[in-house]
Amino acid sequence: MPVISAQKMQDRRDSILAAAREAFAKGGFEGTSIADIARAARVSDGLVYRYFANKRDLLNAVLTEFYERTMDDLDVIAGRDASFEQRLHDIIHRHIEAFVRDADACRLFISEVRTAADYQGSPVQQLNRRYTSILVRIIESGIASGEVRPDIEMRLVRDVIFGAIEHRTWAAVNGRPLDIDATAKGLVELLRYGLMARPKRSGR
Amino acid sequence: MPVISAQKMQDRRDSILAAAREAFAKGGFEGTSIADIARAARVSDGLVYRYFANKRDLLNAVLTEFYERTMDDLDVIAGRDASFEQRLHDIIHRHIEAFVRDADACRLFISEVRTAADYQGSPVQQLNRRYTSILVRIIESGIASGEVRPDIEMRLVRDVIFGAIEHRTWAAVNGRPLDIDATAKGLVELLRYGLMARPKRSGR
Amino acid sequence: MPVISAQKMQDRRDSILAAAREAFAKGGFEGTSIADIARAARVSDGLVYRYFANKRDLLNAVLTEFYERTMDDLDVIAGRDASFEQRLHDIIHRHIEAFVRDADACRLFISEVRTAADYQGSPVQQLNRRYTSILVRIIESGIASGEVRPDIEMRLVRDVIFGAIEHRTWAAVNGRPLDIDATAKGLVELLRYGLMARPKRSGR
Amino acid sequence: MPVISAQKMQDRRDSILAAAREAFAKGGFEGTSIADIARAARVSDGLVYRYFANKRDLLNAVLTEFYERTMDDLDVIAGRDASFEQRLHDIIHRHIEAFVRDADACRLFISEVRTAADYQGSPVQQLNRRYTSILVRIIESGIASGEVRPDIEMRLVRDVIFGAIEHRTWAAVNGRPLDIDATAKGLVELLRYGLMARPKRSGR
DNA sequence: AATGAATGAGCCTTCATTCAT
DNA sequence: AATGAATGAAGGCTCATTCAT
Repeated sequence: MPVISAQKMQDRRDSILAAAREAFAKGGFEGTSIADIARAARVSDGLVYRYFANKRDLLNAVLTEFYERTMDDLDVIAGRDASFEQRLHDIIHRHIEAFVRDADACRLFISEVRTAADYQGSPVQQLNRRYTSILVRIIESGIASGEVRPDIEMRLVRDVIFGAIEHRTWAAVNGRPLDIDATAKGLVELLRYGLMARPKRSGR
Repeated sequence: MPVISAQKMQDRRDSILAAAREAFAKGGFEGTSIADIARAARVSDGLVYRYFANKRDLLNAVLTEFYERTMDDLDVIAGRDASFEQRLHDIIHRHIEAFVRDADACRLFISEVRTAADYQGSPVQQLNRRYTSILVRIIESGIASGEVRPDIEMRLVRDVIFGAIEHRTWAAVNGRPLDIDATAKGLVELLRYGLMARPKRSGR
Repeated sequence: MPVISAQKMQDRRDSILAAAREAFAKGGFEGTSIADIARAARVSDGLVYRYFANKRDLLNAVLTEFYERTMDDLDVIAGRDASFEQRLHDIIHRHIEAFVRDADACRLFISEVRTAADYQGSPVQQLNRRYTSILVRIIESGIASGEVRPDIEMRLVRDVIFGAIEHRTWAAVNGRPLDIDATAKGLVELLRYGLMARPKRSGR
Repeated sequence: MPVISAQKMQDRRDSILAAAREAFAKGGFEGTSIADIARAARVSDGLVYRYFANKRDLLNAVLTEFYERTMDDLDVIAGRDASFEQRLHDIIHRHIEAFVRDADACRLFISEVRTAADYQGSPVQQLNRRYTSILVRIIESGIASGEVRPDIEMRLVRDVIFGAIEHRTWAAVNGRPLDIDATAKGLVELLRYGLMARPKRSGR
């Protein structure tokens, strides 16, 4: 005989999580107090600790939720039966969308988590790795199908794409909106030649 | 009537700045106390406030110093009389070098400043803009010389390059060292075709 | 209309009391939370407050229960038809036993209650007084029978005996076990001459 | 060039220490907040931490100061050239005095420290051991001079004396004053026969 | 009757900043 | 000019107690 319904508990948790996401995004991890979050969630300070072990745990929950929410779509795209270039475009498009939609969580991840001393080997890094590995999978299948140069350096490509999107979106976050379609296309356009398999190359 | 010489004052300032750079880099902005910095600089807490208005100002000074130190070389490179591709390579190479050498300051910038609510329009953003504009200048001259597609989207290229380097270097910071030469070459290789001016393009 | 039987209520109360005794003994009063006790008693936090007014009240109940449990035996001993020395020995022996058996409650009493600002005049003090008065009664009967000096200072004797046992047992609590028989005998041996009625005393 | 004189710093430290002693004695360790102490010492909360590492450290300082203040006299007494009984009386007398004078510290020691889980092996226990060892030394010299039974159990005697004094004084703390002279004499009187070396003993 | 979610006061501790020395 | 003692405002977190369910 639970005192409140499971639904209500979930709602509470969600509202705290949402408040935390926004507050963290606005003020950073250190710059946000539990009191801030509690106030935004219209909840007492103490209650936050009934749902999350501590402030750090709350941050991790925010990021985990973000990754899980985003990852499903990406898996679908990667598995589609389409040309390499098409899938590359789609995944970039989807990734930008995610960044734009969840600009808060992205900013949070970039500024607070990846920086943390204990990021290496953390569960959040696992999620990030799984996230980026989807792109790697697409490139690998492009190599297999002969569409992509086999000597391409995978990690460089990964960093180019994610780094570019991060920078792009970042600027957009603080100002005029980003044209997702144009950006996705432009990025593919910029990279396709460099990725393409080609007969020979006259050294530079 | 300065009781200590201007030189001595400058030295004081420098040693505080250096201590701050290292301390911030190691512990982040919030994780570093003025007392930490003062101790490292072998100076009293109070004296820090004679040279810097407050903690935030000290952080800005650290980053300004970093930018200024790095910028000079870049200007030289951009002004060189060499092919577009050569200069693109050189500037990327130089930028990676800066990131690797001053990984601390870079990390600081990424995690603490760009995030700040007041980053937009801040002097630090001015510096960052000036920094990236050097790359833009090179591309523009490439367009002028016919080496680069005139319809290239400048900001996208900028974000691709800086974003990629940031990601690349970041990973390197926490692990195995980065091969600067290989990374610079790989990046140029990946982008050159996308940048190159070419007669026509068969739509995708 | 009691929805649960009186027996069941008593059981509930007892299990909470037992859980409290153990928890308090292990962690002290301040170091133990109601939640700890409730968990150990397999009961909800709120229910504790149906049986005890508050945390302090629960502590008092723990100590009251301890005193009542121990006191009966002592009354029996004090009433026995035996020599003064025999009864003195027996009551000391029994007291040490109680301390050893209920080391937890003793420690609790010593460290948490006697200290309390409101100890003077509290019900717990009444119990303690009744407890020690049993010893006083034995000594008085010793005086009456001529076995004990009539000018003995009662309270001093009381404090010597209880203080000694407390110290002895305390050390034993944190280390090697206490030899109850030897300690009881040793204590009687040490005190009997001082207590004994004797013809005269050559001033010191 | 210290900002304030060493004397003034010492005074500050002393006033915080004194405030802590009183506050702890009145309310116990857990029952006293740093804010309470700071207020009593007419000092800011933060300053307490400039003089003491943390709350526990402050408690230890209170007790250490008490022991050191008391110990010197005892050493002198133990070393005097007097009869065993005289020295026993003197040390008991002195010990009671200390308890009466520093009732606060004593109560504190009894209720908060000896109880602590980490008491065994702590510096405070060392002090306590040194304290009680003075009595042991006196007894040993009594044995050596033939004044005390050689088969006496040292630790029992120690616990009898200290336990008795503790109990005695405790009662006095919360009520009518204690007659130190009478108590010391009474205690010696009570124990002297049990301690005395004697030719033979008619078994009980 | 029983639960445990919710509250909110309170605690220890840190630290940017000020200012008497 | 330089020091570092002093301040006091937070902040993360715990927990006794209440009360809707």
